[in-house]
Amino acid sequence: MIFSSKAEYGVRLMIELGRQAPDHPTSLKAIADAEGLPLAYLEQVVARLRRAGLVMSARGAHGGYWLSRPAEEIGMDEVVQALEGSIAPMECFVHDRTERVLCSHEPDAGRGCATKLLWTRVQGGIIRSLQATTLAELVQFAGGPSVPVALPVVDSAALVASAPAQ
Amino acid sequence: MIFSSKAEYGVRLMIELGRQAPDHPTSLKAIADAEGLPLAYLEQVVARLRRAGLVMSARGAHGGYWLSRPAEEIGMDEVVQALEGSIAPMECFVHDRTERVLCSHEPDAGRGCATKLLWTRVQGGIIRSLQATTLAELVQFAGGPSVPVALPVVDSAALVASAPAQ
DNA sequence: GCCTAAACCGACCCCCCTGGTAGGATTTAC
DNA sequence: GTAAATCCTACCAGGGGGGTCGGTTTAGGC
Repeated sequence: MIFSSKAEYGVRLMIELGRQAPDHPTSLKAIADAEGLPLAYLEQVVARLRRAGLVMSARGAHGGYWLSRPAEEIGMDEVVQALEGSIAPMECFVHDRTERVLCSHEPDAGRGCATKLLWTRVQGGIIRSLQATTLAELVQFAGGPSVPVALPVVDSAALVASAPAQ
Repeated sequence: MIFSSKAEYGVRLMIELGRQAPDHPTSLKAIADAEGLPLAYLEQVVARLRRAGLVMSARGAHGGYWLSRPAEEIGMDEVVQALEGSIAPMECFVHDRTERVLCSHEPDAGRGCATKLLWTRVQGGIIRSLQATTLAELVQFAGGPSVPVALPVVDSAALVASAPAQ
């Protein structure tokens, strides 16, 4: 199995948020009920999305979560990366911020690390297919906005100002 | 981490076999020594490759393994699939031979399973990048065929060093 | 005909991570 | 002030990854 259930749950959570009007928060409980997922566990999942700046939250009664950007501007690579930590096909793909790649076995001077070539290609394939999919696409596929609650339509002008969201 | 170390070890093993002359078998021990991998574990790994028909073996003294096809004809998708069992991005991607996909959560009639769309794309991306790479390519990258192998000559000096074990 | 090198096989084992729970503290609308 | 919600930390059980061990067969070489 390539991705953990955190990714599955997190993506479903994002889709649910994408189906809601962007201006009023949706409680986790509503999502947990709708998707049949354990609430307490969802808390951990959504925390990652929040720390990554993909969703915003309001505490207190009638609080909840909403997308920090319109679904059209959210690439699934961001979502999965936030949920899974990093998208690395193999252990030795742990970067330390720089581009250095720590390879488990000896970096034999003479010959290159052939497996690295392979895993690099795989990683590229994964990331490209994730990038090519936006959250909006999945929301649409899932049946579009849940109810015509309010316009999911966001004026194009407002889009650019996506808050950096520490 | 997407692939287990079985994939890493198995690919390296295949590359080692690709570097050898195809007509005389290479012992696992030679590969284990060359790559610094545990022999007993490699046995399990190579068993998968054998069952998948990617390598052939000869038992007994001077036995060993060799590629059952030229490296140019071996796609890395076959190799990884043999080692990992199946290349499924998510739990619900367990086919039962037919094309039916068992999806963990309710197959809601109205709307499609949106995450399935995403994982299908990811799976496609992975498999395509694996298919696009042949074992021969990796062998070449690793420095081509190893030295015109100094025959399995009984070199007394070298042997003594590793002799007295157990 | 031994002896030894190898492939083969199956059982076992440890540790870490995933998946999930429990219980609380804090914030906010009414 | 109370209820609804986010937030946070600790904890835990199970399973699978990553091996190890011991033994059985097969085949060359002397």
